Amino acid sequence: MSTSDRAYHHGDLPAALIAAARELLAEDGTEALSLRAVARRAGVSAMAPYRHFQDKEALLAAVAADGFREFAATLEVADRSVPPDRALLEQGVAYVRFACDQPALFRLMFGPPRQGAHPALKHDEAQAHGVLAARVAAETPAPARTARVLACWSVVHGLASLIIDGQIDTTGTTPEALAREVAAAFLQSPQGNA
Amino acid sequence: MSTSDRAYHHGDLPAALIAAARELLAEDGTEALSLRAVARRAGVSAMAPYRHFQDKEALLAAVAADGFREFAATLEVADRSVPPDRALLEQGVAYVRFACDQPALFRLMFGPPRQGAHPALKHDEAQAHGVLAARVAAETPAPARTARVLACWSVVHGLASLIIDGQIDTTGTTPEALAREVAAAFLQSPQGNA
DNA sequence: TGTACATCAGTGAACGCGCGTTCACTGATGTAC
DNA sequence: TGTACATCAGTGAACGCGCGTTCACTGATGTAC
Repeated sequence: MSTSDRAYHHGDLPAALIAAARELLAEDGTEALSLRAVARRAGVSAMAPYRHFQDKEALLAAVAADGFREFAATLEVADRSVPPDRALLEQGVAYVRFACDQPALFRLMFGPPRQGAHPALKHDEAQAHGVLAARVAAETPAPARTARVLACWSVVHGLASLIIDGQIDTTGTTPEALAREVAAAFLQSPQGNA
Repeated sequence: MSTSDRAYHHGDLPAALIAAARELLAEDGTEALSLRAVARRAGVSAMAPYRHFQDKEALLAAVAADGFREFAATLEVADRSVPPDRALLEQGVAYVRFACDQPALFRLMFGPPRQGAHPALKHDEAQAHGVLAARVAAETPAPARTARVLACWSVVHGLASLIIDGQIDTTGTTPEALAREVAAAFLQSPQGNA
């Protein structure tokens, strides 16, 4: 049994709790995400999480931060997977796909502001946002930049939200196809073609 | 005491409950919206709502439906308040303003799909959506219509969501100003100018 | 017009539940000598 | 290398809470004769 196998009592309970929380989110949605349920899923007593997180809010913030890190990586991979002139479209598609693949996690990440205002979470949020913003900025002249970053972000975020909240009938199509359609319609603007 | 004053025991408890629920939403957010709290606020026993709603879910659906009716009316007023060529922009601004004025109600309306799938709610949702869709359709040629409706809806919905969820720094500006900026950037597309 | 009865809106006590969190603890791991 | 001790991760029982919902009821309103 090497040290990397199971180092201390549990090994890495914080990471195990975050993983357990994400499993619960994927299986049962945001409502099912109680501290006790997370502990149960991690195979640990209800009190164990308090060794590593101040309270429930802190654990949720850590889960959201974890989500944002994965989200940023996903956007970056999408950005680099195509030539620069198609990178923005591809990021948009990846944005929507991420939300549709993990709707409960996406809701937790972007849901009503957490009162804790965890600084680490803020940082990871900004990182993810930055990936999208950097690509938009690279192809938009300075004066229109801010508005265009916001517009691009809004359109993909809105589409993702509408789909996962059941506002759009997706029978006969896929989130990805919808995202390509909408993004294509959207990107036919003067700045987009620059 | 005329009949319109207080007709029966309460008069119109269903309406009073919906009003109470909306007060709670406005004051304390979605989390505070329990059946008991609504009954309390309406000055009635915890059991009284069950005379008029099958369960909590049904009450929430009625609140959401009420919200959608008001939302549709708001969009319609905005649409008619300006010449047709500016109506879409104005609807977009109204959309974002509605969300920012009543974030918790907006979240309830557009939140994760309710399992009840109340038919009345579906109808009111469709009505509101229809107001926006009709305006977009009126100024978009048929082939691009569907994608453009979706794109317009997504951009305002996304902006509204990002603002109320604290993702956008609004210091030194207002939701309305942001909406005008973003909508203006967005509407500079070939179809938008048609 | 007055009385007996049916209807039905709202009551009040009680249930079982899962929650977040407290407390004092146990027992495994690491460290000093 | 072996022992005594400090550290600290995780335990387990218990708390108080508000929740959604049940049940049997009360009492006000409307209706038939």
